[in-house]
Amino acid sequence: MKIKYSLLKKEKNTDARMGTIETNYGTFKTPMFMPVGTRATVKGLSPQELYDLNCGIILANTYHLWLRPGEDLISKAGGLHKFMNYNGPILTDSGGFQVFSLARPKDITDEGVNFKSHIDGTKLFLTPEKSIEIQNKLDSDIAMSFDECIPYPATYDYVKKSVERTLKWALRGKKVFNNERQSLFGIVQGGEYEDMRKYCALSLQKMDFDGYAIGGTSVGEDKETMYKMVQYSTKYLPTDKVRYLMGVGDPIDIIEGVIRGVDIFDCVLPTRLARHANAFTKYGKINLKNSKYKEDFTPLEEDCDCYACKNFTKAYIRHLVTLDEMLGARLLSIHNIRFLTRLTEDLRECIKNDNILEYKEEFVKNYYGSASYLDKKTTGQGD
RNA sequence: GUGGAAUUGGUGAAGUGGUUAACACGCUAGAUUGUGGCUCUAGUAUUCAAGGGUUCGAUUCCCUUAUUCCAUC
Repeated sequence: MKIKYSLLKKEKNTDARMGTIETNYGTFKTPMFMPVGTRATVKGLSPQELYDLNCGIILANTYHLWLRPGEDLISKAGGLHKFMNYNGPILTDSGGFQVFSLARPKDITDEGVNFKSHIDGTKLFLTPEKSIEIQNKLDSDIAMSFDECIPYPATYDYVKKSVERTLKWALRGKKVFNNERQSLFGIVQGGEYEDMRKYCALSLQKMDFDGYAIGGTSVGEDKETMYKMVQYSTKYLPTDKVRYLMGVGDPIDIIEGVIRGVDIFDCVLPTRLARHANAFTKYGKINLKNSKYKEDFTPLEEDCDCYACKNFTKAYIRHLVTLDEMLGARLLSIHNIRFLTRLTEDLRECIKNDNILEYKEEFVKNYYGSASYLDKKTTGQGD
């Protein structure tokens, strides 16, 4: 069956909303954070550990699995769920973002994208049809349309041309889409221009997708611009379908996204930060390599319920990360993902209680101190 | 006891009679947003064992002391 989104409640003062998504592999609540498992594994974590994090759904990547081990092998294994023995919902990204980071503008044509494999330099050609075909075989619960992620800044003319292309690609993908158990999302592009976001969102709706994503954010714009892009997109999306903000996972960005009506998020940040010895905390990001934690025998966060916080001290985790021991990255991944899923749990509670703005204010005060965050730039390089 | 060699940062070390002492590791910080998994960026010896001398100028030459290593009785 296709996924089914149910809107349960809207927050009084903002566009925030809570709901549920039913899938063939269980139902989960939204807003939700989705960890990234590019190569059919959330780096370092077992399926059981993922269930324990209460993350609801995970993301895997079409581009990477296409190259290795290949969609046919995964299909032979019985699909992505069986292959990786993960019995929760899985969303697959289309490869559009990889193209964004691997291809040059001149390699993108209306037909598809020419680019070189990041593994061995082999010339590759990816089209909307191919992306969907691969995703159909991977048999994820949600497949994404193949889109063009627009760089920032981009001229209005380029954005207009690119949005037209993304729309054509969305339609072409939808035409060849062939998997009863799978849902397909369209992706709203349009850069920072409201009329483009609107045009893209409305055009996609005419094609009638099972859900809608917001793409092209977190590509080098400042946070204020990013929030506008989100606003300009959710504003024109239907309330009875899921909204997914792609690639966003900075805690404050999740809060701002939820306030603008986003339901799900994905991001490599919690796991990448973990591999680089960083942990999210209520009082901001900390670097466990810092010498000040050498003799700190308290958990990462006193009130966190994750396996890392319940069992280990900062001093021990610092010891692990300074020696590059695998367990260090694992424990920090567990904590960081749990930090974000706890954040979404808090946000769902706020939506119930209509106090999300107060929550945000308190969060910002703790996380950033008195510093403002609106002028912070996103990094803008994709991988 | 005698003869020889050496002594450069936390470590391994390069180097030169003349402005800021190479490089590597370590260490100290920072970065990281639809993941190219151990990455990237920056900082880290006002000083060359200690003292004295030669010289316009010495970490580089000379002397003394200390320490280490090798050979020999």
